Amino acid sequence: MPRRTPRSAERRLEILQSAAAAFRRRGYHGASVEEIARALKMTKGNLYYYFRDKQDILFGCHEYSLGVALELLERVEAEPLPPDERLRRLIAGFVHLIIDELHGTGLTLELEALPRPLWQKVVAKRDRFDRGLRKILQDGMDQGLFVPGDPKLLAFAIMGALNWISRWYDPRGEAHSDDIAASFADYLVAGLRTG
Amino acid sequence: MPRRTPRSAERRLEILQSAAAAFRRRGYHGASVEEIARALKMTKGNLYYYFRDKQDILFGCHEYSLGVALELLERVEAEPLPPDERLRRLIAGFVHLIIDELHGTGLTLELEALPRPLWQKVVAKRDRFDRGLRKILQDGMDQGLFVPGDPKLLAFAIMGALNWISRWYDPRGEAHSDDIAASFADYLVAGLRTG
DNA sequence: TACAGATTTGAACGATCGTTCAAATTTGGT
DNA sequence: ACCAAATTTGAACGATCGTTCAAATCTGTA
Repeated sequence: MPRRTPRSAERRLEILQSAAAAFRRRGYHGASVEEIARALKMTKGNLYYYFRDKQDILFGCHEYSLGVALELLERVEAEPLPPDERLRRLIAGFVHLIIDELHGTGLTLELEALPRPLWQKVVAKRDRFDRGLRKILQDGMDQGLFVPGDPKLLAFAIMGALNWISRWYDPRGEAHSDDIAASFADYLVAGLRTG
Repeated sequence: MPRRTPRSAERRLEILQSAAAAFRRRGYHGASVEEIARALKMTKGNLYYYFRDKQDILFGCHEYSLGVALELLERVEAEPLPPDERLRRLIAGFVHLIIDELHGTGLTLELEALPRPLWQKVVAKRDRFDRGLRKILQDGMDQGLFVPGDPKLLAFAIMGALNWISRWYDPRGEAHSDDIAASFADYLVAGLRTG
């Protein structure tokens, strides 16, 4: 019975972090439960005290990263700002989220490995984020700030540019998360602006 | 001894296509050699007549998709066009390449599963494409067509938006490849333009 | 210190998978 | 129709992996 003590909840988070890193590097099926455990100096049998099975760990990773992403979205939605400034903060915030909070893991983990019920929960949460982003785009178009276009396609383009960061970002590299956030926000908002 | 007859070369390509689809859906380690074979009504043992091992199949997938991508790049570079029009054609061409030629598989397949020597070959080819894209961006900035910025970061943003198509594109969906190509080219070039 | 519950261990299991290979079958040219 | 080469089969292997679990150990508290 985990999650009773505070220590246990911390341990769960550590496991999710180790798993997210392993899944990102090797893919869900390529990462072994043992290597997730070894990175924390645990044994693999021990992980089953905190999670039912490997799928449950993947589900936990998705829930966690989508959770912080939705928090960011809600924070941005709460501020009284015009759509262009909203979008800029969402993009910059998402860059920081991927790099500084999720340590390189974005919303890129595999979904197909999850059984239907868990898959649906994750997809529903992801769709909430997508709809939030599309709404900002639509509002900008309605107010004449953004050039007309298909918000769905544009949201995909933005999410692709952002999530792709997981594939090339190297914490030892030269690019600092502030620079990336500013560059991406500039570029991806500028492409929408009217005259 | 494969590849002697024309039939054999075709078979090799069919295997690469089936494998690319399987790798995209399930990931390299999640896709089994048997399911790659079954989609072609072959037995898994038979694949080993055409490829040394599973890694060799993944390598073949990378070589093929990077090959057509580099062909596109060279075609675009050969035309006497200003950088903005060059970029537009490269982006639109890449969308068509992912959707129509690679059937949904972009440059998204896993690299980490490859042994060092093969990995280096693939990375070298990928870098050639990246450098080509960055050069177009740099030329545009030098000519005052594009706003100044870090070509490396901007190239990552563009490649992310494009490769992410593999994750959401559904051939049964509403979005046609022409629409996507036009939207993406418009958006991603507009973000660079000066006044 | 003693005890109950929380946590960890380590070995064992069944299943899946990549790979091999000798034998069988098919193919195309003469 | 015959033959040599090309291709396919199907069974078998060893290795890896996810999962289970009874026993051992640790932790906080009375």
